[in-house]
Amino acid sequence: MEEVPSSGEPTPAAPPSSETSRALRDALRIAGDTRAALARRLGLNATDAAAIDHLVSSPEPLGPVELGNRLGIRSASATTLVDRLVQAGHVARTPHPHDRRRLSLQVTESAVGEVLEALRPMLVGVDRAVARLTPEQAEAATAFLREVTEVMREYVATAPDEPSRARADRD
Amino acid sequence: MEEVPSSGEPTPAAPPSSETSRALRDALRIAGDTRAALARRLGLNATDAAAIDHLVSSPEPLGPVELGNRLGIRSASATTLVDRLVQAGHVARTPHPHDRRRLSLQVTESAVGEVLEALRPMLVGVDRAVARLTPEQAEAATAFLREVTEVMREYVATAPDEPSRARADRD
DNA sequence: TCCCTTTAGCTAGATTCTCTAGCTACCTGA
DNA sequence: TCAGGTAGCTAGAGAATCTAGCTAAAGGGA
Repeated sequence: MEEVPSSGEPTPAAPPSSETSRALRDALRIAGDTRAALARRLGLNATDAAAIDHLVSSPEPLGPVELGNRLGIRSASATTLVDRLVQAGHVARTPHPHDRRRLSLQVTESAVGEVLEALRPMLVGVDRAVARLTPEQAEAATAFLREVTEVMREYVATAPDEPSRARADRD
Repeated sequence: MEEVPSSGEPTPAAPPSSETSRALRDALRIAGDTRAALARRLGLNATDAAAIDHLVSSPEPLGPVELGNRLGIRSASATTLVDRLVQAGHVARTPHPHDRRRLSLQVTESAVGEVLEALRPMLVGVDRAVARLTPEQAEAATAFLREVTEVMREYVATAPDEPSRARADRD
């Protein structure tokens, strides 16, 4: 709607770009909420659901500490987190083949099934939206999403490890 | 990579659709992590950051209870959440004009500034990716994102209110 | 080989956040 | 006017994370 008729800007061919930005930001904001929604459907708290999410989507197995790093929690918290997941039957601890200090965390089959089942309504809708794209649109969308994903990955990676006590000297 | 050569399916013109789905899911997963990253940059816990996120992006002012609903927490927790945000100088409570039971939560200017500052590296990258799209691609991406957003909104809205005690009768 | 540093994972106790239960004040419809 | 429902708050209990510190194993250099 509100095409800002940018003067002579370096956006020579993107009148609805602010709309796209807005649509993307809305999508990303809601995406944050879907994790909590997934957690509620699984009967888990947000961290536990995020942990399983990371474990099932990681190309290589993670240990408790690395999982904790990705979740932004301490190693001690990661240990008790894994304890909870193991006790609930969602995860199993197996020794690392080459490093006897390490563990590999395996998501159990039943947990994978539950996650897929809980996610299904969303995946169905997403696939339906994808199916409506022409091949050219799909290709462009894929490239665009990968670019955005890379931006977010960088954003997450450069966030401080600890709550950054940002200007607590307020008043 | 793994194009599933679907037999005679209703996907007549979308060979890279699984790639797009995958790219989208990766983006959504990372998007969930960006909220935690934003929280760390702001020196807040995840809920508090999500709360400010909701407040700044809501078209109309919210009260503690409605905010809690959107965050998936109880009204009592929302009260203490708002207490924290007020004490930190991020939010102000103002009375609702027509309903004396209610409050309107206002994000302070300084908090808005801090959020924008903390988000900037991501917004810059996002805008850069958007600017690379042709007008046709931008339009298609916008429609696609809105569709996906609607799917997620529905997914969030239909999640159970409480941890769904899903099959706790495991073994 | 031996020593020293670093890393993975764990335990114990303190802290923080959310929850349940229940309350008051206010709005709304009969 | 009065009953039912809603917004917001308080108090105390429970759950999750944190800090601090430990052991065992890997890795590097003398």
